[in-house]
Amino acid sequence: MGIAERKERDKEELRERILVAAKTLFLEKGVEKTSIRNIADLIEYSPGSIYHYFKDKNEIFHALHQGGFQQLMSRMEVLVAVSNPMERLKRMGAIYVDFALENPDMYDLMFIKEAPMDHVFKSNDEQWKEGFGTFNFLRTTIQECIQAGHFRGHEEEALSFMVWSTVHGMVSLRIRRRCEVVLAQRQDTIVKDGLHEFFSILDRLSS
Amino acid sequence: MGIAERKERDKEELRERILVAAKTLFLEKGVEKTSIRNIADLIEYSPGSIYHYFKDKNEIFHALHQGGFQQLMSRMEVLVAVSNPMERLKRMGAIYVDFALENPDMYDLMFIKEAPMDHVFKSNDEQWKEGFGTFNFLRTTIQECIQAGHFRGHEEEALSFMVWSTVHGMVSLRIRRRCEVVLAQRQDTIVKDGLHEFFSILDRLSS
DNA sequence: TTTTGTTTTTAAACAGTGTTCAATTATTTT
DNA sequence: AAAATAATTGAACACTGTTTAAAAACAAAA
Repeated sequence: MGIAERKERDKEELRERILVAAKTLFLEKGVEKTSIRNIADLIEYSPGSIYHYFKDKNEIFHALHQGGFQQLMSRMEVLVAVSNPMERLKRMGAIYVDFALENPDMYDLMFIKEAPMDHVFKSNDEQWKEGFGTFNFLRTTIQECIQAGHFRGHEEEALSFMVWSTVHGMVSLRIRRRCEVVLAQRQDTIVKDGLHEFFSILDRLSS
Repeated sequence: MGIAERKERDKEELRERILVAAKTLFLEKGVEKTSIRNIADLIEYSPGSIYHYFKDKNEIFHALHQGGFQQLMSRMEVLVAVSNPMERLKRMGAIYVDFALENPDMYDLMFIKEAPMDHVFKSNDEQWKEGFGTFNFLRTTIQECIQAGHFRGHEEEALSFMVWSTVHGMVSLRIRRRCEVVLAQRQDTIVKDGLHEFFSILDRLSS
């Protein structure tokens, strides 16, 4: 019965087209300012038909949300080759910041937007574990740093959170345009500069 | 002509009532989910009349935004009595975090929401300098720390940004509900724990 | 090939949104 | 009391997310 399969593929294809259109508009105008009608217009279907493929607007957001974590995780994969945990930690920070600055709207979707966090946790979905995955990777790395004698006197969980917060803080202040308070001539590089300040602090803590 | 003055006062009073109603609803349901009609209902006026006192919804947001900075600044005032700059820096962090956790929605309004940043900067208003004021205060404190021999090898502007980012990152991850990835039993205290990790890092950098 | 059954798609409707504006009401000045 | 000014209203406009009954499209069965 190849027909059923073809229909399945067709359906999957339209679903994908909706997702692509939604992503385009979300990243262009933001989630709130993108309407179902906008998405429907772009793929040349009626607004109602979108509800055949997604329960509601949140489910579309959710699907894209997952895609973002997969992207970030795939960037992190090169780190398995870095055996020195301190080196790995710093490279992780650099990858994280690069990802955020290169995909600000996707980062916004993943870590700043408030929209459907309920939904994300209620649906015990497999993919969201990718979200946990990223933090677990950070925790494990810091664990290894501690085992290697770094961060003496510090505690794994809280330190991991603080490290994450530092990079998240920098990129999210940039993305949400709060960097206007720093010196005008420094605004373009302040995130990278801040990251290097952080790195040199980490280096000092190695001993 | 006491009448003109009384009219002015009346007008100012209704303006204030709109602001109070808007704040109540914004902090209760969020900015997006609060409608002009909701605000009008609460003060028992028609929706249209609100536009006699504010250009649009953003201008209401903006007015509240300013109020938030004044609040935060007034909390910071006690710090002028702290002469040791390192001590002052840490206390600043604690005040900042406390303010954010006690007024999460106002903090959200001030530092996370994207809404009307254009407006904030275009209108070269006096009050927004309070926003600069907070960061200037941080910069000055770190300047003093450096002059006192701390943070050797670090650079004022970038370090200030990084310090701000760390506290902002922690509270904004909490406010936007991204702390679910940390250990369940730690979630309630993770921000304060993270802050103390940060403090002990700062202490180490004192030498 | 025609009929049946299922899936996909649509247009219209509902209740909500921010905002504008002509008309009404209230208040002050002449 | 009449005129002028200011404040307030309610209806309207063009949107929004979502639901739903009807229509169209299409595969399988007769």
